[in-house]
Amino acid sequence: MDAKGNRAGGRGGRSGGVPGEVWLREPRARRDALTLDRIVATAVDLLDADGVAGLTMRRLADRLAVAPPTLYWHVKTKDDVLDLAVDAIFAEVPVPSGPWRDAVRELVLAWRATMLRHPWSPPLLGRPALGPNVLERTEFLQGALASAGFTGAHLAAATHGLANFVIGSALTQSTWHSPEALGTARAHLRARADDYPTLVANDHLADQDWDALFERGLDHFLTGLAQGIGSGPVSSPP
Amino acid sequence: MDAKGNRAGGRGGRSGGVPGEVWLREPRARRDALTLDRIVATAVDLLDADGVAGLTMRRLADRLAVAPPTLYWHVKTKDDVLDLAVDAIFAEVPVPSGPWRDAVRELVLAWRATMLRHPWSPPLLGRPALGPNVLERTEFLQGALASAGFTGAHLAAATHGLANFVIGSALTQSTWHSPEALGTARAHLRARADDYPTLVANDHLADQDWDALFERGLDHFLTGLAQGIGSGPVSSPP
DNA sequence: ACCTGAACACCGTTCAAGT
DNA sequence: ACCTGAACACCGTTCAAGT
Repeated sequence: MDAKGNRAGGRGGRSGGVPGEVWLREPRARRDALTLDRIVATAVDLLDADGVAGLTMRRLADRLAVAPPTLYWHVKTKDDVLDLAVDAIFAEVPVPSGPWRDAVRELVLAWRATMLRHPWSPPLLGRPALGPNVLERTEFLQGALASAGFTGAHLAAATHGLANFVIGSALTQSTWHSPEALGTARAHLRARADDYPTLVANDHLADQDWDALFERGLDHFLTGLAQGIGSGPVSSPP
Repeated sequence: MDAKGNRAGGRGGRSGGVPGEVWLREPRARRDALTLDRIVATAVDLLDADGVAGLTMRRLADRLAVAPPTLYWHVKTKDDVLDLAVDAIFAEVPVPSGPWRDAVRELVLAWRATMLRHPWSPPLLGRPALGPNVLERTEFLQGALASAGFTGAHLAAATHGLANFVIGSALTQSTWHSPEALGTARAHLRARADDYPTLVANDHLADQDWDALFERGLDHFLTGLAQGIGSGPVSSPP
């Protein structure tokens, strides 16, 4: 994969024979315009391939066949690129419909799946995420919970709680994505069975079914939530 | 705060008058030995002051009055320093005692408080955390849950679920720590009330009591958990 | 065993200059 | 309006060399 000189492939060389050929070419600006969308899409590719460490303004520019400073006309800083990349992948999360508990489950599961497809993303949620895709899904989540009867502080606790639960889950799971990391971690634990009897007895970092584990935890949470609807000091005043 | 030349303050200059003074000084190696502990403690200081971006091997070396390459005798890579720093702050989390639900609540709340005191830490949990302090607290958490009657997949779901919930919560809360970030975010939302009616109506990113919000969510989760003890396919076989 | 100077191969970003 | 070359002020890390 050559990163340079793929500028549309016709600028001089063997294509120069036809007279008047200029008019047959679209104007360059249309052909390979450097748009924000292209920048973000390429950034996501780079992140998927090599993680956060792999995204470099210089590498990004190279992949786009452009000089590094050019990026700064379209973007203010590298952090901008990261923020845009995060919002971009949220477009992959379908917004569901149906009864609240199913819809919430569906949204949350798809949300998690998307983050796991892009393992670089969970830590990046430690930055303000206010892109349209993120907000649209948050709006839906809170809307579903509100329609379920949550109000006030209960609603806020449910919304943030669910979001935090997915994010935290994706963060730790993406940590243990590689089997070898899990393997050495387990060995480390087993070698210290005296210090960590419970963890070892229950094979804490086993190569388990993380999906099922998450769904189980989610269901516990939803159950606790459903039980809390309408109770408490906020939504049921005297 | 001068970062250089604080090597014990007596090497030349006004202290050279006393004859035989060499013998009164402790050997240099004892006085300001560069230990792993000092490196990690200084790293935590740097992280607390300026965040992850503020921790640089060169700045760290400077603060320790040492040449940058020296650090690489004590540490293999910068990531080592980060991993050690994360484990170091977990020492601040007291390991509680008492009935399981209270103990779990206590641990989880202290855990969260510590992360919020060191806002750089939540994103770093996206790396394998196997230090003794982290493991000791995880062992305690799982032990408390096991003593409460959780077994098998329920136990794993409870342990990971709680950990993920705290981590996720600390991650997002540390994002919105600064009032100005919250302020502009709210303004951004309010300006788009048509797109995000629920979020705006419920003042999603209000400057709320995050502690109370977290405890509410935690209680929902614990309620859901307590209800799940002993049920399900794993812990109650036919 | 512990520490250093010099150097390598990178970074993000600015800025005057080009078209 | 959009792109570039050259440069600035940094990085993490290696390595031969010092004590």
